[in-house]
Amino acid sequence: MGKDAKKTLLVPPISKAAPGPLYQQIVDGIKREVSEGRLEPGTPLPSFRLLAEQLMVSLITVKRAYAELERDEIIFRKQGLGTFVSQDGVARSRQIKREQTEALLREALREGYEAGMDDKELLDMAKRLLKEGKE
Amino acid sequence: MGKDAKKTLLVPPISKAAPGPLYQQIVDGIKREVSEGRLEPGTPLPSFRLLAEQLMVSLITVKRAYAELERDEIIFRKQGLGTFVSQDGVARSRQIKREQTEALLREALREGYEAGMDDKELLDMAKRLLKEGKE
Amino acid sequence: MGKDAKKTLLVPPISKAAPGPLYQQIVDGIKREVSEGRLEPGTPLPSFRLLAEQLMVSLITVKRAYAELERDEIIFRKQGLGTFVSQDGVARSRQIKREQTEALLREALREGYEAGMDDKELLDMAKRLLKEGKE
Amino acid sequence: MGKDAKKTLLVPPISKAAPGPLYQQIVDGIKREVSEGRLEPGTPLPSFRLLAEQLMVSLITVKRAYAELERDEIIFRKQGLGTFVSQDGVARSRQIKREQTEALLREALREGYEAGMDDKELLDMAKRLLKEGKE
DNA sequence: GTGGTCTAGACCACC
DNA sequence: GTGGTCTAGACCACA
Repeated sequence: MGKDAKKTLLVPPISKAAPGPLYQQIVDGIKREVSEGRLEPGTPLPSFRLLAEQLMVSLITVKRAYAELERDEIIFRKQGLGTFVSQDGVARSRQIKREQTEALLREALREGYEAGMDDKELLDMAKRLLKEGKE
Repeated sequence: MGKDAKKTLLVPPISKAAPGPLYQQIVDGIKREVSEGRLEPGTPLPSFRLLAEQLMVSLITVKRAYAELERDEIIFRKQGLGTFVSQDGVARSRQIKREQTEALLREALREGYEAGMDDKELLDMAKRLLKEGKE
Repeated sequence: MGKDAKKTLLVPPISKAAPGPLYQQIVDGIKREVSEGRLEPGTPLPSFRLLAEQLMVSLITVKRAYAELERDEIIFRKQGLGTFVSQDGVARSRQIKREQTEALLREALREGYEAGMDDKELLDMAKRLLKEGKE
Repeated sequence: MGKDAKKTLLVPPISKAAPGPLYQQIVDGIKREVSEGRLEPGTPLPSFRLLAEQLMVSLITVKRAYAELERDEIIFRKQGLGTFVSQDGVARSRQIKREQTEALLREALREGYEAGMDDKELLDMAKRLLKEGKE
């Protein structure tokens, strides 16, 4: 088995053309995997080197992403063993996402008011987007 | 009455401590003024030099902000005459804000789903925020 | 009869919101009037002051426009008498416009080539625009 | 081989003597390269610093040109990575050129009418210029 | 190394 | 006086 054998990706792919820093895309991708239960507590994450190779990014970029996830206590590192999803990683990532949801919603509604929309229009737009997202 | 008497600001103040580029704050502030009808079509905006002095930022920063507003066709500039709110500036700024509202809402709802929230929870959160905003 | 009585405008109106320098708009407007025969050779043009008042622009702006027209020999000034359309003003203004037509056409065709259009497409576009202009 | 060896220019040269802003020449040059397929989507453009050195203009001037190209979505910039031709950059630049063609054509025909030319004369002039361009 | 923002000034065209 | 272009530099975030 050669060094370029196909491997299952434990984290979502990223795009260099996408807006925003690469490390943020990695952070968001892992948070999403954890939050939606595809990465369970205790699961080991790929090593810096492996992930950097899979995503075709610099090692330092992966390090920065893992550092941010560790800061948010979604993952933890055990010296010499590797990196793992923390016990309450699911809860924490969901909580962070919930707070983010509220912040974005607040911002969206403020913009809507400034665009001259009223409460009903805003709620209708939200309902429409919810329905669209289902299709 | 001294030379540093209070003058009416035609644009909102900005904060160097706030996150995000200074020029963006100027852009957003003027868009808001136009969108909410406090700056009507044809109204002259303060010159680069005057606004830079009032906001205590570099002339260049104001230039950049005005350039972005002109690109969005919210204002137009005439050499030797000054800068003015364009004829359909209100409509354009409202349209831009409306699109921004939809984009933010979409992003918020996606985050909410990823946090495990269902449609009802999301709409309830939106309703709560709308009520809070009124107080 | 008061000083603000209605007068027939001998030159087309201008717009401060239109792109390009004000003096250029005046120049173009008068060239068009002469070229199309509405201002005949020998006709006196309004004085600086009168035209400046009618167009609501600075006197210096009108002076500059007249200077450019005189340079092109479309009008001539007689000390103490006023400004008049020159004898061969029609021919000259038509010639200038004809040269301008060729220059613009050349530029348009070059852009079209760079956009990947071929000769037929370009001629078809020209024919379409000619027909549209008639309606 | 010295340090000032010839390098292949990825963008067309500019001229300080030419009319119009320098940054516009850079913009037009790159748009042309993209439109005609010499710069393909995904291709990295030279960095600000390199291009400024090659063209012998200020770094700021190149920045401004790139900013305008990004606004037209012909290129995109990623911090730390560089500047690239966007995925639909070819289509966008062609579309922009096509619109420019129509605008110039419209203006040319209007000038022609004002010069007293009829449809046939205008089309003949266009055909003549097309033939000349071929030689 | 890359791009992103901000600053300080020059000179010119236009009104 | 106005805006339009060009220059010269600083400091920061990202890879």
